[in-house]
Amino acid sequence: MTKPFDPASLPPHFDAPAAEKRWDEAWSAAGVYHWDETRGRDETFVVDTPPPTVSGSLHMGHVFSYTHTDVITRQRRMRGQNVFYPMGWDDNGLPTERRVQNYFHVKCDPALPYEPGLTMTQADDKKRKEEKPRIVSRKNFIELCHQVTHEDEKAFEALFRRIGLSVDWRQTYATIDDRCRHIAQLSFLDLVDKKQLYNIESPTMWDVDFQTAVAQAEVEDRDKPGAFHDIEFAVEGGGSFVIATTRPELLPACVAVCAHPDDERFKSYFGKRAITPIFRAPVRIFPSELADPKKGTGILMVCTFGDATDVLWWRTEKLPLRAIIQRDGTLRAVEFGSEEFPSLDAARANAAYAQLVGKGVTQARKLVVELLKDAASAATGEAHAGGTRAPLQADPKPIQHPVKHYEKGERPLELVTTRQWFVRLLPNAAAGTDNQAGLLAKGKDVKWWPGFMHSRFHNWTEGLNSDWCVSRQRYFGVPIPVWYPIADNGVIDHERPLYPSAAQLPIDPMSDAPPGYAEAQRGKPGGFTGDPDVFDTWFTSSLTPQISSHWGLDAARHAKLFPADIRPQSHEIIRTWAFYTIAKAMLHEGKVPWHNVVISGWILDPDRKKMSKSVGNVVTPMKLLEDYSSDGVRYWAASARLGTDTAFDEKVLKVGKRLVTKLFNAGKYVLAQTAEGDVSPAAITEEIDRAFVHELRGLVEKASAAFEEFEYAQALMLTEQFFWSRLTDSYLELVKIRARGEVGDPASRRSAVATLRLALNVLLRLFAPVVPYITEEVWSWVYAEETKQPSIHRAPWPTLADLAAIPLPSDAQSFELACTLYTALNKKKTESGASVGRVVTSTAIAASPTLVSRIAPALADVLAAAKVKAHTLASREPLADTDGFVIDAIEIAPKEARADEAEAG
RNA sequence: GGGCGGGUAGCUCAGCGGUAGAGCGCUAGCCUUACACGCUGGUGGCCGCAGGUUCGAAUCCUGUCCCGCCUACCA
Repeated sequence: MTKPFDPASLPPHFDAPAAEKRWDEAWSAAGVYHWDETRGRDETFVVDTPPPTVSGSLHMGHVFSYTHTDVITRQRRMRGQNVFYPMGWDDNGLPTERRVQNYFHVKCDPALPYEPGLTMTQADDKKRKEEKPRIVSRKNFIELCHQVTHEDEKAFEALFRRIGLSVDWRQTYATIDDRCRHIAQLSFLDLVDKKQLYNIESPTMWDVDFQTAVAQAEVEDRDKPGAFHDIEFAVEGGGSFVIATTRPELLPACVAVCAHPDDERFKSYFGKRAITPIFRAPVRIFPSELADPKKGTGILMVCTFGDATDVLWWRTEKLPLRAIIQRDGTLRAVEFGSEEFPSLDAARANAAYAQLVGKGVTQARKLVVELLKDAASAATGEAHAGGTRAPLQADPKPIQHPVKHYEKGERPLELVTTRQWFVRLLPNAAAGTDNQAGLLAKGKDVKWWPGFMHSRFHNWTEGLNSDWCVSRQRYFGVPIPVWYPIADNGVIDHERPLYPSAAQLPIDPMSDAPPGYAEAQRGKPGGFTGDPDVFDTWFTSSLTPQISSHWGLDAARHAKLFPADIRPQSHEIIRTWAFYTIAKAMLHEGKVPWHNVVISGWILDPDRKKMSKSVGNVVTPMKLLEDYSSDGVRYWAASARLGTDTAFDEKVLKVGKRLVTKLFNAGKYVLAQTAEGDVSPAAITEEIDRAFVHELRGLVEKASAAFEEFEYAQALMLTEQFFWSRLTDSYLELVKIRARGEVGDPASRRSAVATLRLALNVLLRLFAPVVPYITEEVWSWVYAEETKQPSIHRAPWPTLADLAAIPLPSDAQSFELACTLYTALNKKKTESGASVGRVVTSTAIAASPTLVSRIAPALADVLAAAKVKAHTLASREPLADTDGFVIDAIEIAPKEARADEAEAG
């Protein structure tokens, strides 16, 4: 059945914004993108969508990578797979915390009890300036976070809908919502059960501004100016040496001195004690292979703690602990002459240290350097080299060196001793685990697209140097579900934590009481105290596959959705999001979380810098969506291969917009062609039509194969080339006249119309994953009813079976030959200064004998398209097939007056 | 320092063992009853550099130089 179609009923131009709104509503109403929970796992395609951070705005980088996912997903849906495509919002963590504090002018104190029914409104500048922030409980704070993020989520959803993401909007989550908190806390309990989690008081990388522990994955090196300070120490019993340090302020925390065991300069000192300048603390001098004789002066001071090696030596050499840097980055008060801080001259040491107490690192460094310039600060008062001159040997020598920073922080990280929870990652003989090896293996079980991205994961995993610190001293996050008993003497017993049962989750240990205790016992001897910390946001984010599958809540659903099929993400978070997600899936169930990771590249600005908010070079999507339409923007995104960084280029958006217009016009034209009788594929009888369909077969095969490898960009390029140059520029032009019935018989007219309709039908479906709006629009004119597929996005992806009914052409090149001759005629016309629309009164064509015979079936179409009234076609022996057609002569008719012009004239 | 990716037409990018490609740009012409967001032509590159393998190399190997990213490096 052919549906009647009146092209005059269409607007002259495609109104993209209106269509976008209309189709989004229609798709929602029809549930086109709904996951069918009744279908089995083997028919289902599960996406583990990246939950964007909602306390920010979306930029073209987001549109770019989310479109990649959507294109892949739409093609799978058309292939008949039951697509599960959820959306999450990452509202958990510092960015939201800061935003909410500012928005309402509040501060969180987790020790406060919950105030039911507390409501707040947005604060104004006056309030922020003049009033102190309102202090609220953590539970209230989380409620406020929900309030703000809810608004952000609505804006994000609107944009994601606008760009046509085929998300099942019933499947959404926010990383702080009840279900996510439940699953994150369940993850914790499960890891405790599996002995993969432990808490310990130890030196941990610490951000002194945010006052929280951070994990290895959140640390980045920044090149900062520093300086070597050469400082003379004395050796007990005589002698001295000079150490080099960039951190003289840690001198009071010095616990030992160390040099390479083979270093002749210091060999005789091993086993003796050194005496520090200023504080005159006696410290061990020990040998270690880790000391590099070529670095600095070859001998160094060990402090608790200056760097990771200090921690190592502290452990292996069982050195004393003399911590001086506090959580806020200032130096704490200590008493020299005590057991903890020995000194041969406690009075002098305490007098010096008194100046440092409460100072920050930078200030303390300046003060210590001043003290070191004073001869009176020398390590001993005795008359030997170490006791008669200033300890600082020369002016500090400036250097540039890498300094570890929290990725979101300003000041260098410090190693501060605190109690934290860790997930085991490193091999641990005592625990009998080697998760690092397991992770390396799981990284190979996952397919990485493009494949080289696996090495990012592998390198990172091989370079692990610490277990995963998962506790954070923040407020807006998932609470660590733990309480600690308080002994009768008031001491908190961290060794015997109290855990909730899974049935109680989610809980907040700061407002809920542990099993077997009453709330009144909180903070009392014999009672309990709640752990005030929250999880690293990655602890929750690493569970997105399980959050979607309702792990621990719905076993049947989990079985249908876990592991997922694809994880789309960008490459800079391989070490965090991909890594931790693989870790969690492995530790919980021994599985991979997904079978494929598809990595999008970055959008770079014209200077090839990464587009990011902090750099301030972001392009916001809304204007571009309005100017180029959603399909146009999607075209731009889908033109970039996976894993490839791409410079933002508005030219490509223009091309996308043009394609949309072309599809609209070509669709309108093709569907306006009519013929008497059957115009189904069975009517395709002409040689040239069959040859054209045969080329279409090649396209379907290649585009489908490309999608198998997630090479949507390749599929798009091939489809676009075929559509534009094969269909609209060539085939359409060649058969126009026949389709109008001006040449040939009714059967040949039917054949042309049937071919046009079939080709458009197939091409629309090949384009549908990339440009969902225009393809749906054109599909709706005729095909929706004809095929009983109301939405093209549920229509089957084209296969060779669609074209199987059409016999092969007798010569696969028939169509190509027709194009060759048509082009030759056009070229001759153009060279003669005439437009291709002009009538050719006569022309003389020559070609090889084989070409002359092979062109026969297409000749009528070509001559009609080129408007040739009379021609000769000569076989010419010397010409080869590769010479094509030679136009010996052409005579062009005078320009005709158009009928309407003639009338007007 | 280690690893990965890239260096192809003025620009943005395909191609990755068989005679250099696309779009944009530039240029000469065209209102050709779907489309001027269009059509027909043309212009333009010793495929970073140097070796090697091969009948044949942008395409494989080795070295080298640029660019980017990941990672390491607080004495």
